[in-house]
Amino acid sequence: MRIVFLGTPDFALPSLRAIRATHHEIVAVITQPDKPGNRRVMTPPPVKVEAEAMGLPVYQFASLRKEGVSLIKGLAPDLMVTAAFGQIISQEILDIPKYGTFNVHGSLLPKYRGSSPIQQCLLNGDEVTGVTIMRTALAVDSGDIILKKEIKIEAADTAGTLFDKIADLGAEAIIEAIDLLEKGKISYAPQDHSQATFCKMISKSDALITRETDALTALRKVRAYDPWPVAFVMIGGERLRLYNAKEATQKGEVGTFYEEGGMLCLNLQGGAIAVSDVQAEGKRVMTAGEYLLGHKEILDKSIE
RNA sequence: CGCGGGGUGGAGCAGCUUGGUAGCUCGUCGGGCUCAUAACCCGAAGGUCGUAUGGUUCAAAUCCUGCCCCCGCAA
Repeated sequence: MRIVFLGTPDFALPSLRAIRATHHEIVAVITQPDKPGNRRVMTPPPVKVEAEAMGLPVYQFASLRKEGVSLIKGLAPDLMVTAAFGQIISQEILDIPKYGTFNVHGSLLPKYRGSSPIQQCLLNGDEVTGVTIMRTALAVDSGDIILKKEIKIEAADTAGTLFDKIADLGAEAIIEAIDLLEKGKISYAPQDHSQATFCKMISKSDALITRETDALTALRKVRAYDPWPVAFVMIGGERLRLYNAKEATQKGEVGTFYEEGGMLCLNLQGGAIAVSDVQAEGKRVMTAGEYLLGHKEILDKSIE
């Protein structure tokens, strides 16, 4: 089959590679434009880098709807695959491929439609999540389901590790879906829209932990917002980012710190968290032990 | 030329505003105490203070300048 692949971030890479490894032909890779990245350096999306390394033709559109119709028609694809493409695609384009368009989504639909399913399941403390392959529909993540795969969420998982796992799982799943299509055994099951939940785009302020935050929520934030935007507290107007937290015993007023076994422990509502790595403003990530060597004064302060 | 923070013995920091022979916490090595210890005591090693063939000065980690590297914000 002639396949057009649409994706942008790292999440899409395993799927791209997996399809590449089949006998199907990727006739084009479509991704978002390069963006000014860290400190004003133009950064190409990961999918572009990978696709170019594979020698595949890459196209970038600020608005696929407006600029991409004739291109895709000209490619005469049998199937389009989207994986975290990051743009809403018009029905006109979705209908171009002979067999339509499949999407890889990082949740068990209809739960967690939207842009941050992986972070959201961690915030909710779920024990199981997964990936869904469905038809890409105009309404976000609402298309008919082809197949789902579950994965257990480990206690050590952060959004970063879970992203990798689900991206790999998504790659397996999209290959299965394409096989089913090829063998004529594919079926499409409508979603139970009454069970749908949505997750919004994450903003930096979501990752703030204050003395109003309870310990369990804080723990989940640390996991869900690693590696981005990273859970943090404010101390005297300065931000301190927290990585890798465990449950700890509350040993003092809410908002204060104590040290135990090289961990920086923070007393919160209904408990405490023990943080093993931190990052102060202008500094790199370091262990809590290292940080404390030069910042004993934090033990006399409290968060805002 | 987007804004800002930082680069000081192996690690994390102080010192820089008000130039004048490098400090703190920890680690390392040696010794001691102890039934014992990541505890305690004594001692030691280890630094061209990112870099320049830079500038100012009697004198620069401290002031000025160029360059390199790390980090955050913003996008």
